[in-house]
Amino acid sequence: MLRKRRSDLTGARQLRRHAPLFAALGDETRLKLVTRLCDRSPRSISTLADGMPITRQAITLHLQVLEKVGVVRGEMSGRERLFELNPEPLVQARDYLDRVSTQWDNALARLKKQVERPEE
Amino acid sequence: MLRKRRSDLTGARQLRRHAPLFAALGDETRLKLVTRLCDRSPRSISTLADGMPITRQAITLHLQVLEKVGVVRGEMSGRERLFELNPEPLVQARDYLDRVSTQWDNALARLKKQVERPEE
DNA sequence: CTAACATGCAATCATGAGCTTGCACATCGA
DNA sequence: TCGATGTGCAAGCTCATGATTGCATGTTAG
Repeated sequence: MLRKRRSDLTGARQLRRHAPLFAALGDETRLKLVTRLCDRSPRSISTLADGMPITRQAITLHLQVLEKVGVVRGEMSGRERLFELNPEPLVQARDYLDRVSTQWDNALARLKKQVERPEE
Repeated sequence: MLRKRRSDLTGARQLRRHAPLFAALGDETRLKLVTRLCDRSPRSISTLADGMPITRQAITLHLQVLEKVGVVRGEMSGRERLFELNPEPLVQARDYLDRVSTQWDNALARLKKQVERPEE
């Protein structure tokens, strides 16, 4: 039976891939922007900045951060720039966290087994 | 039929709860520490710092960040402080990302429905 | 007891993140 | 055409973060 390639969580490639994404999500303002775009209606920067306690330029910077990690995509439409969500990186992040939890659970299973049959 | 309480992703409480966690994970070093602790074997600070390109004190700071958001728990054992993983916050973060994706998918469904029956 | 080890605490430093203000430029609407 | 609107760019400011060094303290092993 072919063994599926082990998903190595500690691999440097994994870390370099996921850390920036988590960093991008690690800000209340940006997290709010993400959740605001969940309804699939693209919004302009000004619209997104509306109601926020900070400047439009600050929002622009936050959107750039989100765009850099692919969570958000912006496209010019006339004089305004419409941003829409791209959930794919979020799904990848979710899967990553899932694998960590799974590894945690598997470790428990191995531990139990070892306790039952210590000589193995 | 009773409607389950809507999970409001944009709620300020949600953001304040999850943003610090994502921020804590948004660092390669800290992410590495988390994955190293996945095998359920508690490790001391020096052990965790071993092989890392930075100082032990720096590792201590990173562990404090992780401990603050509950991903990691440290307990003194003799002269060394053993850290172990606590996957619960990670699971919550995973669920949060899951809800975002779900909301994205639901929005598509609603959109389709609206196209089919625009008068509703 | 004593030397090696593990950690904690404090001072310090560099860098980057997050915001702001000010201005220039393009675009839409009346 | 002209004013209002939506953006972009750049300079600058403040403060938190990440990291270091140096030293003090507690603990273990021999």
